[in-house]
Amino acid sequence: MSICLKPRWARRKDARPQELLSAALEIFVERGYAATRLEEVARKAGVSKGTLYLYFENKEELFKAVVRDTIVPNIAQAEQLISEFQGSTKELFIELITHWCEQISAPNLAGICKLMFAEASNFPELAEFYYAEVINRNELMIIQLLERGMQSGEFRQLDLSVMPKIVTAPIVMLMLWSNTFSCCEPHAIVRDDYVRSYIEVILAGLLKN
Amino acid sequence: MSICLKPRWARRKDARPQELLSAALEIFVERGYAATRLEEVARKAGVSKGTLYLYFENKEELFKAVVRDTIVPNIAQAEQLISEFQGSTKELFIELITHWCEQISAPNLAGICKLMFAEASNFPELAEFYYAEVINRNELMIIQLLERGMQSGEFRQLDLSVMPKIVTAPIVMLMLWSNTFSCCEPHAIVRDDYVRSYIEVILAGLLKN
Amino acid sequence: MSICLKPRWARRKDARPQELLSAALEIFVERGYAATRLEEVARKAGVSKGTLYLYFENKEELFKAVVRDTIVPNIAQAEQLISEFQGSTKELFIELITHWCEQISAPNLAGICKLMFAEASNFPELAEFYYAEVINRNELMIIQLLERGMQSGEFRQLDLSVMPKIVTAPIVMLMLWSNTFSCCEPHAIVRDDYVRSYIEVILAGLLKN
Amino acid sequence: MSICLKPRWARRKDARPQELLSAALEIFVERGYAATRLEEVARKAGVSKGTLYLYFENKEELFKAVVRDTIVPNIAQAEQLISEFQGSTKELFIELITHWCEQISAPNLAGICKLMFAEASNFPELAEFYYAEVINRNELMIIQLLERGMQSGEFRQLDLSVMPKIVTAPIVMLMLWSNTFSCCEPHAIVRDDYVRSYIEVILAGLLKN
DNA sequence: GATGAATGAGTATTCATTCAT
DNA sequence: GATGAATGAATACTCATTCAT
Repeated sequence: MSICLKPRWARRKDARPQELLSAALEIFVERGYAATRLEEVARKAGVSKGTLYLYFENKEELFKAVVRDTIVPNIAQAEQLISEFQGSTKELFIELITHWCEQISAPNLAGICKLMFAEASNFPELAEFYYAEVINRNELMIIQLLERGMQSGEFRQLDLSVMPKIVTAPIVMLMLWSNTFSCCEPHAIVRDDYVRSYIEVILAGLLKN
Repeated sequence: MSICLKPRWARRKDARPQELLSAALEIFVERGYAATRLEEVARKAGVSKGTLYLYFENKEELFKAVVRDTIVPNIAQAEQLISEFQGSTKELFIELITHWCEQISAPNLAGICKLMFAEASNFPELAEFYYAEVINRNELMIIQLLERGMQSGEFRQLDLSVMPKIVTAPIVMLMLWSNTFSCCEPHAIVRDDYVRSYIEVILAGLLKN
Repeated sequence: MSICLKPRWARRKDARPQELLSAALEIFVERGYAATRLEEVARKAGVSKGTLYLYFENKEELFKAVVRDTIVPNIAQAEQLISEFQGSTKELFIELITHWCEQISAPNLAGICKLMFAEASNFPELAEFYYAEVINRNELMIIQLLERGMQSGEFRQLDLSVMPKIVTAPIVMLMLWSNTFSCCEPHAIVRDDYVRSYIEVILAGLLKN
Repeated sequence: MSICLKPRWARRKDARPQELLSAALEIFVERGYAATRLEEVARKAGVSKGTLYLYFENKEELFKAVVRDTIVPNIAQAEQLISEFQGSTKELFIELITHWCEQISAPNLAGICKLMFAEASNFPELAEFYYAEVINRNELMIIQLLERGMQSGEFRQLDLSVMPKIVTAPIVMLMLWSNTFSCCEPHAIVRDDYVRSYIEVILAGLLKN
């Protein structure tokens, strides 16, 4: 039984950055980087403008922290699924997509994704980071998956230089969608229908015959 | 042999709006709305800051004009292809995608697409417009295509509430990609490979068997 | 029977400055100097912006021209009335005020007066001019009038260092009023009533007994 | 003995708006609304441009605040003098004018008066406010005074639709004068002489016989 | 640690003025 | 003479950042 020795305000202090990051994430996603006012972030987090600067050097660093902080805990999870999975590649594919789409439901990942697409050209360094840590790792995973399927004879012959992007696209679009045009649509996308149809069609496209 | 009676600056005047829109498109796409400085737009178009205001009331109107101006001429083209096409739906699909991807090669459409995803939440009115005129019309086209395929017995049974987005996603991602992370990648996407693989896999997924 | 030898456009050319001055006067009075846009002046006069500069060096010179041009023709008129008048000073006073108030009815003089009060501190040179040519000459006239009345025994003893302003004030206010708060008032001032009461009371105040 | 617990900048904060209003009043009166640069106002108040915007939403609101702030504390004062006064109406008149002219000596009221005459047509809403709160109330007071005099038999029969403006005019002109042409004059107006002569002549004009 | 008043660099926008036609 | 497209200096206003308390 562990005892927390810190007084409450000290614990609060530790928690502060996370509250700030959450508030910032939400507003960055909604407004974009440039249109985000730090005062609004501070207000949403329930602190004063100055307090932000106790934790983040400036707006850009806050932005980077938001991106890194949201991504990092989600990166490593799926990778081992692939390496450890025992069943057919078809089952693995279903497992993987399902897992991914559950993650997405938390608005964070989808929000960051949209944010990165919008701001990549303004933050090349961050774009590199995001590309390396998220996009590239994701594609490598998909490549592993596809290779596994081809070697087992389940999948047809596939061009691995482009297939990861093609296969991934519908899921990425689903993430982008919720933060952009969803409000324009008469009927919201039913996520489960979307995922089911996606799996069905893509699998049919990947499998031999 | 026609003689142009207009003085040079009058000819200039006719061309100006288009020059400004081109310059603006490029910078809006690169930087996003908020980070775009009108002075830079003006400089790129080879005019002074004030000249912009002779043609566009303000930054927001310039932005809207850029979007409308790029979209409108491209809207109506593919719709009749579908209604008039005689061959199999499979052939129609190939035709349609090929046509679309040729359009994309002009950086305009892809740029606007990226721009709209980035700024939709800041310009709801424009987002509505883009949704209605581009996204929705596109989806309706795809729905027509899929229905045609299902009725002819070529395509399997498909959930039309989600399939358009799924089928469209890889092409949209291709558009977004060129304006975001393409610079991070070791090897540029080979467009033809991408499209060929896309058609191959998606068609295999849509067709019966 | 005089024949005009000038072609019409030449006559028009001569007339142009007057049209410009009229347009400018009206807008200067309504908006004030700074808020007056030369484009609006030009439009009101039915010419292009550039044309203004053919006749007036710049905005300030236009303003000065408006003031001088409106004032000059009205200055010299009343002065000789005083020197030539034969009747009682009381009658002269009535004559003078009546004459003045008729002049005012043309909106020009009243407009300029309001304009000068508003802009005097921004155009010291013009203020000097207006003071010397209008205000001072007016006061000198009033002084003559009052002296005449005192010498003839009609008027009581009066302090000539302040009486001109006091006596003049209600008429000046009448001029200012029509260009400022008249629109706020439930009932417009009936000019004749105003003048009649003014003459009655002021005369009663000036005359002996 | 009270102790001020506020930190210095907090005390500053309380005083700021008043400092800014004073600085603004002075410059607005001198230059007019449009020609007033907010940076100059800020400099005169010893703060930076941005600070202005902590206290006033924009230039127009600052202007309105200046007007309201200067007027409001001065409105209600004289009204009760009339209702409570016991002596003759002649004495009341003298009392009232004297009181008014003392108020004027503070440059504020005179400045605002001049400002309102100059800018009324640009700020209709503010003109309404000024008309209702200052001009109209003043006239109603004068009307009360004149009625009192007529009822007591001291004053002659007077046309109350115009007399307030006529009676008031010399005092209003005195206010306007100090902010416009006073610098052009060889001899400054001696205020006491002006007021004495004014009272003498106007009273003689109002009283019977 | 936290605050929020103050700052001033940066941008959108206006408008007097110029000048090629 | 007349035009109106183009210019760019000038100014209102915003907002990231600082720092005294």
